[in-house]
Amino acid sequence: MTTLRLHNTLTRGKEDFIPLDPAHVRVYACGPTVYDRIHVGNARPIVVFDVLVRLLRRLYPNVTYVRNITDVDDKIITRAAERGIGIDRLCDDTIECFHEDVAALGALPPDHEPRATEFISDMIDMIQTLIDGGFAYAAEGHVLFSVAAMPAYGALSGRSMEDMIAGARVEVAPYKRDPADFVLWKPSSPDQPGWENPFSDTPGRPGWHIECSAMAKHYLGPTFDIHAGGLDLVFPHHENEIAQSCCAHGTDIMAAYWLHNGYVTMGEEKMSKSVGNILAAHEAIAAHRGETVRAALLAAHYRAPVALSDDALAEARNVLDRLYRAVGDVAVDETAVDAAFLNALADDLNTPAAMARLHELAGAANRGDAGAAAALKSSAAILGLLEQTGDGWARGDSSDDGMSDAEIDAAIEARKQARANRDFGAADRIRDELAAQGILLEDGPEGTVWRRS
RNA sequence: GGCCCGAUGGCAGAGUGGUUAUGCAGCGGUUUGCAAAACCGUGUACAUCGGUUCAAUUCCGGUUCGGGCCUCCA
Repeated sequence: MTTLRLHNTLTRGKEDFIPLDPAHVRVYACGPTVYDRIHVGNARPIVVFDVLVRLLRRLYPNVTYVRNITDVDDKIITRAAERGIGIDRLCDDTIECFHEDVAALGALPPDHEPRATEFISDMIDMIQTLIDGGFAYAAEGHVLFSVAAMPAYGALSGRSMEDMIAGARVEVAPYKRDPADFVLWKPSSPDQPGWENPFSDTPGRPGWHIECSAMAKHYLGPTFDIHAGGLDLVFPHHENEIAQSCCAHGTDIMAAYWLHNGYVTMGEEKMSKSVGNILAAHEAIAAHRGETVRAALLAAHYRAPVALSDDALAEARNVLDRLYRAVGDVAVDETAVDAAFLNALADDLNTPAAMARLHELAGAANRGDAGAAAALKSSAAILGLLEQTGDGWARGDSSDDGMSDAEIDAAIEARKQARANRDFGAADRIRDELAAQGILLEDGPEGTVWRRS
């Protein structure tokens, strides 16, 4: 059987993946905070860890994948107020858009997609457990996690308490015992969402990190196999999740393997909402199609930075054109998945090497190897690519204003007559007219096929 | 200030202690009414300075440059 190797942020090295329970592999990935539509930087973990889960399902009989939605957060409160709409309305609308975007990117739905607000009581119970165990304390209506109570704090991000104190840029709230202590629960004013709680007489709401700990525990248990997210979540989010979960559950680990994807960049810089250099996922999808965006995101190794420039998206389009031409309309056959492809992917999700293998298979298919075409189609499915027919891809979205498929077919038929009469002037005129409409013709031994440019 | 990551040919991007992926672009050819596609062939690379080694792009150290985290962030 193929051995999966994964880079583990905990150890900063590649390790053989050994499931805690081979009969049930459990994966948690941090999902969006739904105050705004996602940008292509947010789309990267969605796509990358979708590939991971597809690969795990290929290798193991039973995989549970949880990706949460965070629908309680100060940014949500702020945004709803700015737009003059209710928080529920903002969250529901944003979630609907999120589902559209990830579907267009070819990401399969997770097995569970819990909303944080459905788990407030779990969070409260967990916070109470932490207080009872001496890992957390109440102060001025807040409940804070005490990092001093956890000697291993900082292991994931590789920073010692001394480092954090030395480099502290955090404004230290006066009620914190230690500058690195972080909020588990905080008070809400009457105009903020709040829940009754045992920590104070007034309503409050959870801090940022506790929702993932509570939802992961509920669906996956106190320990599970893989926890994934963007590189910018290593600290503080994942570090704090580990602290909360391990101290509340009395475990040494929260997840055995921690995976973090690199950034999408604009130029040399990280794409981020605070910098403002963002490309919204739905804009990229509208301009380039979801599958092209997906292919562009998978063109680089997931831990390396990737730039989604116009050039990069154009190249991804080029790649898909080539692969789709080679694959034609062959069907997926799970027994036909290419071994070299699978080995590349199993080596810490080396998608560029896997794509290179797809190109080799495309070459073989173009030389007439029908087995290679089936291997190409079936292997690409694990990347979530080439899921339509070659012709369907070439013809693209016929809802674009322009010529209908019937009009195009009629023009091609007229050109065929002209060519049969060796009236190449008329034939070329028809081809030029179609090209002006964005319709490109390719004459082959099987007749003329067309594609939208 | 503390900590971390990276530097590969015109571009994108893997990988390896010695045979120099893959794609795009370029060049030459086959094919085609022409074109497109496809196929065949072909050139160019491992930031820099030292060290280890029979041998380093690959290992180690310094330097330069770029990026990131330490604050919301995928």
